[in-house]
Amino acid sequence: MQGMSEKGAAQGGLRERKKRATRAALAEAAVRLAAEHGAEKVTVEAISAAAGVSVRTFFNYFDTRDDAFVVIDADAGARMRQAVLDAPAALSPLQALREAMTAELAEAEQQHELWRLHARVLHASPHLLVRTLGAHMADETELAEVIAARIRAGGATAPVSPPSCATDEERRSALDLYPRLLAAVAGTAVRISVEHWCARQEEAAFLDVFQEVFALLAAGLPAPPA
Amino acid sequence: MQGMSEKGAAQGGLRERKKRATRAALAEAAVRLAAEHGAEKVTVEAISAAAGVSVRTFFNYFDTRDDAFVVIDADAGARMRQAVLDAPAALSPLQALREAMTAELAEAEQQHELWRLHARVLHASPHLLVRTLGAHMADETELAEVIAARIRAGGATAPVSPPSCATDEERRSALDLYPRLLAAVAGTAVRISVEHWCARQEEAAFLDVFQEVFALLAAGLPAPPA
DNA sequence: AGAAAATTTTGCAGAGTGTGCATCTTTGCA
DNA sequence: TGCAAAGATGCACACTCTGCAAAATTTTCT
Repeated sequence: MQGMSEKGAAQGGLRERKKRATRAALAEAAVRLAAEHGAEKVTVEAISAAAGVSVRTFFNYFDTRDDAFVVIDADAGARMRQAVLDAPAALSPLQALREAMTAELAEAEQQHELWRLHARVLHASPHLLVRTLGAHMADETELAEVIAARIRAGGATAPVSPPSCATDEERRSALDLYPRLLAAVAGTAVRISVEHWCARQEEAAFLDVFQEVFALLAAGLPAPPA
Repeated sequence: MQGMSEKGAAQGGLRERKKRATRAALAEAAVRLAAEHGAEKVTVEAISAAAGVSVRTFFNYFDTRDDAFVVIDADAGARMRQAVLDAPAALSPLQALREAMTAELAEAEQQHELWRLHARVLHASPHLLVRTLGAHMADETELAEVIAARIRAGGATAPVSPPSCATDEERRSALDLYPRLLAAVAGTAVRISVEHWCARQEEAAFLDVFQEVFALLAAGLPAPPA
């Protein structure tokens, strides 16, 4: 359990593969049923039946009924962390994150239809949107660690020193704070981009919205002209 | 619902007051019981009994058992929106938010003990931390609207034009995007400040962490020195 | 291949959550 | 004081979720 497995992307072992398949089947069944009948009307029994397993087994995979509606792609987080590590050293942390997230969003485009249904479900019950949010937050800590590693490895360093860091003490503290803040803010950036784009779909390409958001962040959120 | 009432802070009407009292009693009972016995072991029945109402009444106030652990102060959001509106016009949106949030955090200091218990409960079950997060997100939209109003009213305007806004179309779109982004990022800032401060309590005063976070945001999240 | 070991699936019983509905009590108001 | 509106409560019932032990399946070892 510690040497070579690491439960990464495409893993050998019939057992592992079956478990992944079952989980995916349950999640997909849940989303499809919820998109059609409304999330509240979908019982665990219906989801289990659609995925061809017993109710009890459902609860072996998800702690809660709602969890089935929340996680579409269980290892998206891992892929993104890898992308952050692989980003060119010349990029600032913020830029590296932007690139990694852009790639991941392109990946989601593959499953286009399912994500669309997912979005509809979440829109219909804000309750679930909240849970989804939370799930992303869970990845945040790990992402922060990757960012910290990248910085220690000596990614692009600030041309000017960050503000208000007098003592060594403060500098160390900030170094610990920064990755967490960046990871959290970047996650927020994705969320707002998606929300804004969903709200006014026809008006702008998603990537433009996404770039605009990161531009605003990089500029320090300056007040827009009235 | 639009003239004078606005469900603000101290409201007349015995009915309103009683409902507030009941809700507060339930929330407080829930947090205290959870702090003592662990959130998972606290039944709705126990909470209701501690608050002196029936189980059925509990569900008149909260949709879910977990909701009782989540919202300590139901109208903190409304107070903060007011504070943003009341902030000096000379402040940038980001600065105005910082001030409003500082004030609100000071307010929370009054209920010190309860918040401390709340923090312990959330720490013990990340599950609930997630829900709390979501609850804050619910306020976000309304906060964004207040920010938008403030900008329209002509708060401090950018000395230099924001990046990459060629057409009028894009400028309008950005004007809609900006408040949402700012509200979301500010919320994230508070969360990270609290988390970081909780993680290393003794090392720094909370307000210092908070100021540092906003300084980083205002500087555009520059890469720290390796 | 065949048997033992490890792991997963499943059914069942039971505690707890959450909702609709009818009824009773309290509050607001003339 | 008395009526109308709103809240609280009890009850029945569907659904969620957990612990446990038996059955089924995969992996490993010979």
